[in-house]
Amino acid sequence: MGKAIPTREEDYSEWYNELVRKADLAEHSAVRGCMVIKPYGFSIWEKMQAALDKMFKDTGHTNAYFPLFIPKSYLSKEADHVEGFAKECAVVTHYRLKNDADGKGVVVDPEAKLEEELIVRPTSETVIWSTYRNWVQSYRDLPILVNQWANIVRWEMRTRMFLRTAEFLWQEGHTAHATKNEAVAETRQMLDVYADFVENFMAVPVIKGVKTENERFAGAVDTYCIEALMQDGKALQAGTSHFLGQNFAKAFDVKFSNKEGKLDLVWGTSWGVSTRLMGALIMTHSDDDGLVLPPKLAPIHVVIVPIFKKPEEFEAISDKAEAIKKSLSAQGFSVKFDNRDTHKPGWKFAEYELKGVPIRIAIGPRDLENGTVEVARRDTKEKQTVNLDALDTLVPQLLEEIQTNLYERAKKFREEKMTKVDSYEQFKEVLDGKGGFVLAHWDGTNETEDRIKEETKATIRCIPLDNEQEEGVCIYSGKPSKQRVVFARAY
RNA sequence: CGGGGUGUAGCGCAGCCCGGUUAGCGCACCUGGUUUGGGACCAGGGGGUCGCAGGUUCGAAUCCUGCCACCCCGACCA
Repeated sequence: MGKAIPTREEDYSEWYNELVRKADLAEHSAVRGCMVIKPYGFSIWEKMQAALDKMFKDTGHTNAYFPLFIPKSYLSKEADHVEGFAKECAVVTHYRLKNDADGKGVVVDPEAKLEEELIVRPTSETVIWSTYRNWVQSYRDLPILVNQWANIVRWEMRTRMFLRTAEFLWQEGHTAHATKNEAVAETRQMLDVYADFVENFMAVPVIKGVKTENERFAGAVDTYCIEALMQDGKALQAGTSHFLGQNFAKAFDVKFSNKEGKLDLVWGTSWGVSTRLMGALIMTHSDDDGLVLPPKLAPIHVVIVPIFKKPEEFEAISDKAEAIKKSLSAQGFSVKFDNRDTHKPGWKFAEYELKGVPIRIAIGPRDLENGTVEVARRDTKEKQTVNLDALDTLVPQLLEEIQTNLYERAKKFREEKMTKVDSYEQFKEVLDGKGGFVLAHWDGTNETEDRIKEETKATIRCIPLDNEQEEGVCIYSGKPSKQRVVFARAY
């Protein structure tokens, strides 16, 4: 965008909004708290969906679809769950409109009040477990390994494109198992799938960990998560995987006969990632010139921009460009030849940089003469002039390099923003200064966590899996602690 | 729901304090021409219920009252 990434928090927000709009990803809708995902933005989401969906299927899951509406009574069956979501539910109370008697347009027909209100799903555990009750009788019916791609509604007070909108798109997996071990293994497996996707496709490094009781999903026994660090120093929860224990089985009476012929409650998991990942992608890799997309998720891998004066030149360039496009497409790459004569080359360069296209190939009269092209990579902005026939090997190699470089760059940034602190003073100083993840000892109590949150706005993002054990004292209470946990201010 | 801010052409804004021709600028758009290796230039042109409603006034984008919408910061959350 030609505008430096701001360091002040408010400015970063505005910069982010502008980028989302200018890169043609999404825009605010006139509908309260909602967002319109534009075709270019959606095509990135589709790439994410495709990759994730394949990973789910490779781990034995299948897709299904459950209702958008949840009868109010379902939601209240699991006590913690309803408490966690009650404050942000959209509720359907009527099913009909009518013309106003005073001619003031259309009004809700009071006659058409629903017997039982319907909740627009904020998540689907309740509808799904009420369905699973009918699906499970015997251990032979287990496990159920189902995923659904859906939209959900959470009536958040304050919204932010991709990170928190009233309606958003996501994927939610809901599985049912005969044993605790199997369910825990599933929970951990899906966390690994998420980490794998986010790191290898999105090129965003994450910390895998488990949430504290305070931050746990409403109704879960354990919530595992992946936490990423954004370039403004704030943390973003990129995905969660919950071990539900037998909580939902109990609430919805989902029992099965085990091999010994005894009735037992089913063990459950649920896991999800959302269009929030788009926000993570944007806030991890973007630079002063706009979006930077990792090749594995870029809707367009290579854009070819012709530079010409005369029609004959355009003809000759077109031939070359089409040949390149054909050859690279055959390798499975998505190539766009922007042959519009309504925009000048410089304009196109800026445009595709803004949209994050990983590789740009420019062909002009000079190249026609020399049999060369100019290849520019988006991540480093480096340009090189190469022979035409080198492209078939150079492009795949470059795309791989960009993918790796983006990950390494983000990881280096994150490492620099991980700080071990041993006093509360230092803790606050780091939060207000360089930001990022702060590793500190914590006494393990909710009270301490709450107080720290209240005083500093920092929360415990997670307790990392395979965390190093280390004797120490809580930075807040001074009580003994056996390990450091990850604190940060978060989105 | 609290605090701050903004609503004027598709986008970004000036004008408002101190009321007064026909409401202006940049980008974008249309026409013609010259251009094309990093967001071209010249000339001409089109596009406005000044967020909405009411009030004050001979006269309101400008002053007053009420309402609405959006943005940013908090509380809530993925």
